[in-house]
Amino acid sequence: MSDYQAILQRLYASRLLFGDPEQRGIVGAELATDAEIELFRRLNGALVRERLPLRLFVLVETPQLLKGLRAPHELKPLGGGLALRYLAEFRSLRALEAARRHLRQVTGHPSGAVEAPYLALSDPVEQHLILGGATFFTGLEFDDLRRMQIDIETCITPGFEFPSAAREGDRVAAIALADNAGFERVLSGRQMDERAMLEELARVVAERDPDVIEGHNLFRFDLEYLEARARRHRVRLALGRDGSELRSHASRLQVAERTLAYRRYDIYGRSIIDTWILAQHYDVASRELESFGLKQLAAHFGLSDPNRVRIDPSQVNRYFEHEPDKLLGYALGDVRETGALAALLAPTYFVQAQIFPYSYQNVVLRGNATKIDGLMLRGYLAQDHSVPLPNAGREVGGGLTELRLAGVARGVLHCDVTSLYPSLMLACGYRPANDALGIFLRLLKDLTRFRVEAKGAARRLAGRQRRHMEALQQAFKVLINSFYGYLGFALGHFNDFEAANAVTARGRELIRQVVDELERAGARVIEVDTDGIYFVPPFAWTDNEAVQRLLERVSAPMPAGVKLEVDGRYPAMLSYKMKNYVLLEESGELVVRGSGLRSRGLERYLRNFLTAFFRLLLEGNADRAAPFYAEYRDRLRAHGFSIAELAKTETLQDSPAVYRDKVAGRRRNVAAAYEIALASGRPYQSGDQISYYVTGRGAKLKVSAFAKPASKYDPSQPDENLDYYEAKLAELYAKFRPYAEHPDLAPAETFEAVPEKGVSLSLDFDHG
DNA sequence: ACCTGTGGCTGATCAC
DNA sequence: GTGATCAGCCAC
Repeated sequence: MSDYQAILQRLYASRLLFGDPEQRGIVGAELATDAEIELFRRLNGALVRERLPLRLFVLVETPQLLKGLRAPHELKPLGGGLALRYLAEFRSLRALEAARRHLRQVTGHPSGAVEAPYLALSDPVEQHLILGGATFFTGLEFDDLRRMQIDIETCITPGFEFPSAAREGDRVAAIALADNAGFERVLSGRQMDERAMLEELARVVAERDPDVIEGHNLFRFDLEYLEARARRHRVRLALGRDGSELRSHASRLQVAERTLAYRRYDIYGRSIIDTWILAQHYDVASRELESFGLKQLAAHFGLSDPNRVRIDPSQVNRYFEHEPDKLLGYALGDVRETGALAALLAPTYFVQAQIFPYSYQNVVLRGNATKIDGLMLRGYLAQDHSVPLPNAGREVGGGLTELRLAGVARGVLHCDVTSLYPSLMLACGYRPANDALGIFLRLLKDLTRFRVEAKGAARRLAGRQRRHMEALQQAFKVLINSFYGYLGFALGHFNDFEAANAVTARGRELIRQVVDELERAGARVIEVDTDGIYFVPPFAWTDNEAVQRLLERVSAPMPAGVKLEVDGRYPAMLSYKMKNYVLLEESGELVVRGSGLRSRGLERYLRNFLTAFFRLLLEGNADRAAPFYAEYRDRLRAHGFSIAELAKTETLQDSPAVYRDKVAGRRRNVAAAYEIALASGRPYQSGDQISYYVTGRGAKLKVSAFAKPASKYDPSQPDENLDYYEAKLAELYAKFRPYAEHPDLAPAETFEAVPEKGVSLSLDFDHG
């Protein structure tokens, strides 16, 4: 047996992690009737349908809670004596819903409330998967899925700027379709009326019968638009594998600090994957994406077809009338890029779907801690063991952060404790106190071991097998890192804030020891953040043997299994503030970190100025900083920057309507991006980005009153506020000039900014 | 209906 | 003017 197959076999054998290995090939699971679940399986390439009795459940503290419930159910006591010690199983959705209503009434708590003395999961498919142990995609590879990509282009009623499916004169101009079996087709609005296009769309989907439908912004645009147009024409948009229509409901998605409101769509028997959402998730980890448009993403990931048809997307009407073929080619380019983007970003979720008791679609839409909770539940119920209720939340301390020295450093090393929190949890046995079966740490241990195996195999293998191992490795990494977060997850049934606090406290103690040891050895410690330390060694930074000796000395008191390593060496570093610094790599590449230095909210001309300034500094050309600043300022005054460089791009956290309510209720201040969104009349949603620039005169003004959309800028009549933009540049320069003038590391206070002489913030600035 | 966490920096705005 | 607060973004 090959290395590859051996690893897969071991993975699937881990029931705790991958569920029941016998239930193979599931690519869809839906409620077929009130009492039946329909499974769609891909077995040797063919699609097989099968209906099974539905298995639903609630967990309760006492049988009394279900007393008087008339709906048929089977009550089973669970062992172990934890809070939720009775399982009531239902064979129909109607019965489950009756139980849910009953429990809400009896306890006064809705299901999902932390205080509720019962557990009733909202998704019936999830319940069935938890009880039965099946997961999606067992035995399949990503490329075994039949994946179809969809993209629509729309015409706008003349006189309007933005599409709206609600307007009579708006319409679908083109629908592009492609799949991973080589199929491509573009439906043209010139050759078909809109009704015929919608009908043909449904026909093609039924014929190609994809397991997965992929699209960029499917949830927030294409599906909503198609649904509205279908309603207008009274066409049934029968995309489901049972001939059913699209279903939808309002939902929310948490991506890091952002809560995105969106309309969730479901198609019977198929998964919907929105590459816009995949990109949002990707960016949480990487923080490297400038924008979330399909074209920009494709370019970022090197997936663009150089021969793809390019058009100005605001001119769809014109192409539709005069160059329809160009529009079709453009739409085709879009679906090709969507397919490539999904092939890059989706495989890690494919692996997650093999692990968690959630559908492929839900695995993308739900948070990692929730998914781990599903894993814990499945493990406990498989052994008929009772389950605890979540503990009430309390404050948990975080990582140690400290800025010890600021300024320019030469010959810097970065050392870090590999996987600090997971390593500590494994090494010191930090785990949920109520995890009677010991599943939590076993899962963490298995994942860690499997990750090492998959990583090694990825290095040895090639092509499809390598990509598969890489996806496994990636997915395992994300999960491993979520285990600590689960301890402090308010809704996790096995959460344990004491344990979470113990992990971080031990982490702080450990890194503190390392810092002290480094300084005792004569190193100059620059910055500490959670699990890593930047420092200048007391010997030549290129002396690898000395580095090794130092590391051994410093790691001596650490628990077995916790490893300290040097993971970066830098000829130069600018230490600015905590979590804000610049590194010059040996390759000459510049790495800028921190919200103060590289925030998307920072105008691009300022970011570019900073980058160039930092390069001068770190490459030993600080004397050229002042002339560079003067040159840059002159260029600004001569309108030498495009509006894209001056504009600020912000992401709307709330919808404009919510913003308006908050401002009216004095619960927040006015902000430029929202004012523009409101003024535009376009239906902006939370998560949308707005680019604007500042007009008017004088540097001190209410930005929100003088903000204008970047798209409205007319280069022939430049109206950007040069006073404002020059003052921002001057302030920035004043902030960083001390670093150019001070050649070495020093306490942070050394670098207090002194405003540059001659920069006026007054209202009557001379326009040259 | 949905939800992994803490720590830190900055710009815009408003109350004082 | 100054400080407080909020929102947004980012490091880990």
